[in-house]
Amino acid sequence: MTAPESGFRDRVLALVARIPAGRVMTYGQLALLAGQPGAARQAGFVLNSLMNGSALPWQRVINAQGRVSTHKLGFGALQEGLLRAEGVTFDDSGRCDLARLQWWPEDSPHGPPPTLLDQA
DNA sequence: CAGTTGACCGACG
DNA sequence: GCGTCGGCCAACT
Repeated sequence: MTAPESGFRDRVLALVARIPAGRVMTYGQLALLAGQPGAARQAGFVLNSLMNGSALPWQRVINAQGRVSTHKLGFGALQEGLLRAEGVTFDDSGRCDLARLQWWPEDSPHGPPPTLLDQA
């Protein structure tokens, strides 16, 4: 098969591009689906390499705490603003409800967690 | 080739 | 709930 895994980076970007509006994914999740469980830092590194010059919805990628990890970078407020525009609500502490907003691809090899909407 | 760094994560106090 | 420590893996110097 035509060099499928020649880029952990490309794979992460592909996943980010598939995130629907109003939904978010965590770095660890991206790394997990990209085939590198534990490489959450690398997932973040990939997004940093984009430097917001890409058309990808990088704003929909947040950390496992449900909080944007870009505050230290200086454009955290921007990311929250973009997400709010998509319907994402942030807590007073700057946290959003991951249990409700975290999105999983349909063909995830790990299978989407049973979580969420079941109780609704 | 070895050390350092990083848009992280989970555990511990 | 918050701060700190260690672990994780790949890229950068």
